[in-house]
Amino acid sequence: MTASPKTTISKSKRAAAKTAPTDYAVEQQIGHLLRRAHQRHCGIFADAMPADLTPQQFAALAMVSQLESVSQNELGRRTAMDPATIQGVVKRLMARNLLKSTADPNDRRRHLLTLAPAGKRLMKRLLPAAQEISAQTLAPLTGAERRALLVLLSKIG
Amino acid sequence: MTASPKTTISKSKRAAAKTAPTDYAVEQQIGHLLRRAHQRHCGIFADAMPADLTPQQFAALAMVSQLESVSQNELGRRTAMDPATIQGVVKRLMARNLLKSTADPNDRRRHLLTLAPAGKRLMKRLLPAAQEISAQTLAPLTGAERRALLVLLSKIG
DNA sequence: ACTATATTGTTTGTATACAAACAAACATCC
DNA sequence: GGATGTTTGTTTGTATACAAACAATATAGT
Repeated sequence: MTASPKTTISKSKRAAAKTAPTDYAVEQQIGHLLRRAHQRHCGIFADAMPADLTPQQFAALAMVSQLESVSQNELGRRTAMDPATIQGVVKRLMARNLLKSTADPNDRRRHLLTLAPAGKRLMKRLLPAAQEISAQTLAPLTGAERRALLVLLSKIG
Repeated sequence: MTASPKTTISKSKRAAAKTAPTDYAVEQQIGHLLRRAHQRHCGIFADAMPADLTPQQFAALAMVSQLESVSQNELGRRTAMDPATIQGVVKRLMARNLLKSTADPNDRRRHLLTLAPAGKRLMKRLLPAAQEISAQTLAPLTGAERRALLVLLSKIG
């Protein structure tokens, strides 16, 4: 495997024309594709969400709704936000009276978060929009492709 | 399709047990999966990148390297960053002498961005790490799955 | 009981992301 | 040539994201 450079050259014909020695196209890297897809989703979300909520704020509300009652840090873990980040999200949701916080009797460090009445009403109202947003994000794909994508993303999450 | 509720009940047995009327699980929505996958990628990037560069800074450098010379706004378009965002990224890369900016003779508004010598050297040195990062991000998948994921993400980008 | 460790929530500082509004420089079109 | 509109780059303000360091509280181990 040392000599015989017969027709083996055609492989990287125009590959390294102007780019670096190795062919590394940023636009085709997994990181860039993930970032772009996520950006598109956020754009769809901003357009289709009636209330003035960010995707993260909505996720936090939806998770509290599912769990009935959670501590702030656990809410962060469930929604993939670190303590410093979830802190701000919760603060803004409480300022809007969508979340309520009560002291945990068993642990003086924790506040238990619950949906405030306005939060409950809002979530009920927003569910259809949320489903529409997911559908719209996946709209370019066929049914089989959508299922495949969700599975693949779960594996690398 | 009106009566005959024989065994048709089993479908949403425990689905709407505590959650809202419709079953909407945040963790399985496309937006959340995209966000989580992107977060994991950024974590891998931070660990495996020798230089102190963010993924966006690296993408900008790599794109300038590919194009030889670009305006700031076009660099932003190519790397999917809006004008306000690319502005800060470029500013920081110039402060580190990785990018160089020269006035465009044909358009007094534009600055043409080029890799500074240190930027060229750095990019050459970092290419293997960048490839390792992409590989590591896709590590949980088989070869076929990796190709499929890249295609699917391209479609919804 | 008491020390070592872990967890909860906060603060600070840096870096995206993007809407909105802006001045300066081009481009078009009538 | 001049009004109209567009493009380039900037600034301001808000919202993630996360590292790092911190005080208060719990829990474990011995």
